[in-house]
Amino acid sequence: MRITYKGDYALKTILALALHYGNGPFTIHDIAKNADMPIKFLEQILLDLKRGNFVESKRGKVGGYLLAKPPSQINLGEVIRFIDGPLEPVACVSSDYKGCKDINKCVFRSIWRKVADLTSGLLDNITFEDLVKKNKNFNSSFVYHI
Amino acid sequence: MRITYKGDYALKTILALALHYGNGPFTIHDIAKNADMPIKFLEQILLDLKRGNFVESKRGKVGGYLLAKPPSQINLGEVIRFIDGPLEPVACVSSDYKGCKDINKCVFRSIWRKVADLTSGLLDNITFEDLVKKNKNFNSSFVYHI
DNA sequence: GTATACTTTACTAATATGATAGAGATTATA
DNA sequence: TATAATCTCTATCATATTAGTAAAGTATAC
Repeated sequence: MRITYKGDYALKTILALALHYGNGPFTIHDIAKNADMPIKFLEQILLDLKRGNFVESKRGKVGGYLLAKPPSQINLGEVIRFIDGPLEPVACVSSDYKGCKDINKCVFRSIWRKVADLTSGLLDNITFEDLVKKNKNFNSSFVYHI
Repeated sequence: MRITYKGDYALKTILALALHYGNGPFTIHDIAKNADMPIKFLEQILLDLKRGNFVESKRGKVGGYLLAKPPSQINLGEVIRFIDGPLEPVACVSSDYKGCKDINKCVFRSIWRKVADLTSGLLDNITFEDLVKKNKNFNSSFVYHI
């Protein structure tokens, strides 16, 4: 797994919306200001996140974006997988992989499986509610850059 | 972290040399056959591994490659880092990173740090001696593909 | 009806990835 | 000493990914 800028922006976007949760729509412009993201790039990412059912949008004046579900129902792992792809470090770890002569004899595969499991175990168990709480300890609504 | 073909080939190359350890040089041609790697690509990888002091070479007839140290002295993490770069999923996790306004306020950074620590903890503690033993249980000297 | 805000599609520059090509240097041995 | 086997070095290339930019369109509150 590698976190790209797109993935990073997506996470920060959802965190921004989570911090704003319950207070109506938040515009692309405001989200972009929050973490210094290029607005036209962010537009695309928000459309992706909408297709992934992470966010909803409202058009027109007084429009903007909202989380499609409470922050407690969104975890880091699912967002990263949706935006940046599988958490596994290699393709052969996925259950439906067919590129190998005899996959069960490979001494590396079980290791990549273990790496993937450790990563998933961590990221799938951190919700944006957890991050909101953590962020409030920093006494700031500001989301920072990688 | 993402394992590229180059990284995968490098690991399989070192495993092939580890399985052959103590029996003199092993040619590029034989290494390539072992895991079905493109020979000209492998040449480059071997030169990299030589610069990284993982392998040594002997030129001319009866030449070939050998491990520069015993399999027990080479671990997976150091090879992957050398060939494919840092195990960290994002750049901001490295200790000398300066791209952030206030890195300590970022709720994500500590999470990426934890991902990196879990991965390192696993890969830095598996040596090629471990893999040789494991491979022998498969009753085969063949190294498979990702 | 107009300003505000999301939507869609197309395009682009830079870099990484996974190779391939070919000429050159070294060495054992016949 | 000729030569075959082997490593060494540099260049090139096709494709995909990444990180954007641009421009025209649609919906809605007021």
